[in-house]
Amino acid sequence: MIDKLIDLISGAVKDYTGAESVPPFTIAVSAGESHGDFSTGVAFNLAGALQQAPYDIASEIAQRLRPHTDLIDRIDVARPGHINFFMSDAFWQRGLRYILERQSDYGKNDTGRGKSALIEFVSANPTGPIHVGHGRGAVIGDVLSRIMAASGYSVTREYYVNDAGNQVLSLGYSVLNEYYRINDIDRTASMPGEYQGRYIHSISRTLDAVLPPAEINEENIRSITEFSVKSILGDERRALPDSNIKQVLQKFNIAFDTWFSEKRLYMDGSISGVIGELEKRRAVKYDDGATWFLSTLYGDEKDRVLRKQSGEFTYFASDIAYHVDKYRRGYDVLINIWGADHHGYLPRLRAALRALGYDADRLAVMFVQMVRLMRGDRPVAMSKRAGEYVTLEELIDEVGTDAVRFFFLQRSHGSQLVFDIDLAKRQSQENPVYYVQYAHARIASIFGYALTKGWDIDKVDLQTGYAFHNQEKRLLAHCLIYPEVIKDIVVKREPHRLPYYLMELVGVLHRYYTDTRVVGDDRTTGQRLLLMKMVKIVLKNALDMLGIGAPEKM
RNA sequence: GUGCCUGUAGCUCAGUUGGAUAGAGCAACAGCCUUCUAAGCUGUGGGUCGCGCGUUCGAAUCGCGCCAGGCACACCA
Repeated sequence: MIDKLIDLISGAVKDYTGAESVPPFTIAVSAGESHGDFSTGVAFNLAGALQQAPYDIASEIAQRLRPHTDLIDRIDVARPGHINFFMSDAFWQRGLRYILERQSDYGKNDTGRGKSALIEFVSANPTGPIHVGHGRGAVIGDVLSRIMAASGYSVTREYYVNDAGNQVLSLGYSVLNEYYRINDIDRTASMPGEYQGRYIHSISRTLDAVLPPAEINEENIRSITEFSVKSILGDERRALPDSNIKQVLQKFNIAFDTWFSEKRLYMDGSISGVIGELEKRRAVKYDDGATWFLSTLYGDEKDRVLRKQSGEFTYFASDIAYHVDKYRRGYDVLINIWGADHHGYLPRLRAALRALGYDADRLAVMFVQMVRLMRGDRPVAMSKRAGEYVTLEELIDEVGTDAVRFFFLQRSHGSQLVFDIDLAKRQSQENPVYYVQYAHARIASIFGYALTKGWDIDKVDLQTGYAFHNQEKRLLAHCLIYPEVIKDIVVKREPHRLPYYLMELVGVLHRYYTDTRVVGDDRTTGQRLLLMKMVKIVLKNALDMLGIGAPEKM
């Protein structure tokens, strides 16, 4: 419906400018009644190019819109150049019907039709439980995936498993040493292992599931390491009950399509392959017994090691191979969601991709800023090595999946966020998410009551000739703008806009509920029930996008 | 030192391809349930949009310079 309005405006703009294309502009629900139902600032966007006052441009556009008035009652031009639309009852009727007919499809669009997208997120090292910071990236990636899928993209959600290299080896040693300790075996492995915590203890206690006690020693460190990784990921049958990653993500309402193993890149020769390719392209040097990528030739500030003196590949080398693999799989859109602490890493990855002849601009990286955990006034020390940190699982067990997701989504990913655990726990019943969910439950409750009065929401028909009052137009306007919000989130890659949209919509709903009786007067009950149904559809669809429940009862 | 992110109400944060009186939640205060869920609604107080200069008809938004906080600057991942 709003796209009709957008088309009308675009037509009028073309009519006036004589140009083929129209600069991007937005339609917004107006700030107040005097500003009409919807507004656009398209004249401001044109002012620069046309070298005219926005107000004059707006007037010209409005003139050319006036003939198309079956959907619009009145068009106002307001200084300094806003165009305000007062919509007709016919528009509202058609809008209501439009949403009711589409139901769970309402809000979907086809801007990504025919395009595929790979979204890589979380990718936490399988050396310990995932923590709160991972949770933030997890929700942002998940919601972006949902919204892009609803926009027609064929979306693949991928988790890159760093199951190779020194850190997982260190995990294996940590487990082995713990095994020695709890069994009073007087041996020390050649490496101490840097991980501690309850989960190390738990894994060591189940080691005998893979190896007979006599073989639990350093000679089998590879098996021990592999078992430890599987336990943490959740791939082992006897996976940790208290911290396996897949289980926690499931609890957090997040699912992945693919789990990409770094180890695989070692096994199948991909890493040597890309290094060979870089050599061919003369982007490699040998120095100090190591193999270097000449990344300075491609915009990085210093050259980077691909293969260490020891003969091992660096993480960077395998990561190049991983991203080459992504490109070869042929996605139209590649999105990585990384912790902000990795931002300095991007230039070298882009350099490598460019050196290999790939279009590095096709890879978009969203940097999610840190979560600072507080307990009241006290910052919570986050020491992964010491095993002293709040896991994502602990947080969602105490605060609830819906609330944690909503809280993480309310902030733009570029801002650090302070998460006060005490506050989140204490306010678990007054969290903003309940404000939104309550609206959904309230509407469900109205329908229940209506049924007792003989109104079955599934059997109410749309009437023509019902004149919506102002608050109802506000409800309609907010519901009708929803598809634009979804499109906007995809374009800007800013999922946090959706919670804000919901807060606004729900505010209008709660006020309407307080002021207007839905079930009562025979002349109005039917239409008002349909309005409630419309809002419920939008709430449900938007909450689905957020991966948050839409309860019928609270 | 260099690069990236951030600085908006007491707190946590929206708002930045420049535009209508700068917003929300929480916290504070005062009201609203014989009527569809009060997890709600209404009202009040609360702001030098870090500071300065500049560009502009117009700046929280753009440019430059400061100040403050976070993160990153490995043959770790």
